Amino acid sequence: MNGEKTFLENYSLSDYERPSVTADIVAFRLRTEENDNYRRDRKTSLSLLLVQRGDHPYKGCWALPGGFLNPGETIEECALREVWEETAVKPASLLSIGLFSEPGRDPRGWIISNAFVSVIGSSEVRQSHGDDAADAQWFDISFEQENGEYILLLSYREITLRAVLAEEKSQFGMTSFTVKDSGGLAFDHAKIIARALTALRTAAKDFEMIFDFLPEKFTLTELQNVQETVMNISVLPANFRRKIAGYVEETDEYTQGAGHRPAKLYRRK
Amino acid sequence: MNGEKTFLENYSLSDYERPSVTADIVAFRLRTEENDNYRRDRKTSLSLLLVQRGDHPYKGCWALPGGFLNPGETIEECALREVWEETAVKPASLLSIGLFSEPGRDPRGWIISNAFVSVIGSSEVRQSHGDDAADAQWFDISFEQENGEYILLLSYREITLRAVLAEEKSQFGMTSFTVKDSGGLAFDHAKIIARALTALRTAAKDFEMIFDFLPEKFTLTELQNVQETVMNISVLPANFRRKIAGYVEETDEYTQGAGHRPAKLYRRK
DNA sequence: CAAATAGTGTCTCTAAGACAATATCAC
DNA sequence: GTGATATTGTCTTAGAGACACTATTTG
Repeated sequence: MNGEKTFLENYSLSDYERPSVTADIVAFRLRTEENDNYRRDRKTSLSLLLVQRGDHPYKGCWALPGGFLNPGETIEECALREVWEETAVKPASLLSIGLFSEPGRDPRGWIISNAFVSVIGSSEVRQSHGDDAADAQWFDISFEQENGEYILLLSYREITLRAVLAEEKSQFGMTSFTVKDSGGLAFDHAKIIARALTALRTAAKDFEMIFDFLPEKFTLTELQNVQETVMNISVLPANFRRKIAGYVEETDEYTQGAGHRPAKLYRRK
Repeated sequence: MNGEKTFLENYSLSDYERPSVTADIVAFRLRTEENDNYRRDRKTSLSLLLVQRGDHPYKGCWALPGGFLNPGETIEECALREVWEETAVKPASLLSIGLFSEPGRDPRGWIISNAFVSVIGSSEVRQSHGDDAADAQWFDISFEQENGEYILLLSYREITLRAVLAEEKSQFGMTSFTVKDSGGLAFDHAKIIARALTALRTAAKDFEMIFDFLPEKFTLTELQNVQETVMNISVLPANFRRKIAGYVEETDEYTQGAGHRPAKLYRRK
């Protein structure tokens, strides 16, 4: 139709002011703790990737990795690209946790951000990849309710960030928080991390995303440990195995030389 | 700190190309069907608000209501404003169903859209409010799986739109679809509607959002009917009442003059 | 055998689904 | 009483949680 062609040729979006759009990444990973007794299973803790800002604003503060959306890519592609630049890993799955668009959230101007949860397999991480990752570090994370408030603790060596939040509203696994104390985190990233963690825990309850923490083949005890670490709970092995049975399939391989009974390796179904 | 002040004064985002950002609304409502027997309960059907486009592109096609994000407002405020402009209703709740950013989704240029599910109470709708609503109509909606494909049917009087989609991936209640046939719907709106409906049905399963279809006080049968209509299922009254008990509280009022036993009115807890 | 993890059997309790029965209004 | 919806009782079954027990490896 000629009318449409003419219309589009003369159409201009330039009259409207437009925001910059970014994708921010909340990348989770399991960290394996040291162990003196080789026969005993190693404990794990949940960690999260932060980068130290080299420029204003929030110079020197720790922030979530992220970057601007480019023309010709989807926001998911942008997020994948950012994860790749920071960790050299192509994550198995990305979970969008919403668009953060509060005016004034970024002192540089009108910048809105779609945040994503990303899970990085323990075995896949290579430290300090490329330029971007120079100041990137995995922080141990703890997030617990304490008489009405939520305390978010992030620690890496001697550095400890402590943010305080309050629950605003919750629908499904998506909970909104308000930040009472950012604890030194840049922008509104404390709020984003809090929502990301609740979303991850909700997902883990139904065995979503927990497989992405592990290699292709794993033992059921390893898988159970992932769920327990992520959700900060403890479940009985017999019950876990019953519930997970429908989501995994056996291989004919076993673990070896662990100093105790070998475990059958499973694969995601 | 002076360095930061200087930095921000000289900072410019103008080097980067920026997208226009919109909020699109998938507004649901229950439509009450006609009835000859006043003693029999009226059946309801799920309907969805579409507006007929007056301009290119997709001139004459039906589309979701939506509008551009303005500086100084959040995307949620933008969505609320759009719902208000179309229906003169302030919805009780908005559910974000993600950012749609596929390049080329809008022939006018780089336009990305955060879509929201909105529920409009049956009693609250006032037809043709303001200028925007001149071409707005509530379409009856049906969405069912048919040998591997999903058929989305939208009908208003003699108009019927029939879109065909395929499931791409699903995590939680958030399912992505690909559009095989848009059925005459504008832009990627068939895809947005499909995701919105699966999100609404997932929500309704846990009694989320179903209260918003009804006035403040309602009977349990009315509430059950909402869930059944939205999810296109049928449940036994005894079982529904047991499950809903924790989410509602009694009032001391009853329905009157319905031609049968009065029902106690309840309120959301 | 000791230490450690791997894996199974089963009891109890709760919640969901199916179905039957009773209650109360307008006419 | 008839026709309609409102409301409750209970049987059965599936699943979650708790707990006790057995199995297999290395040193």
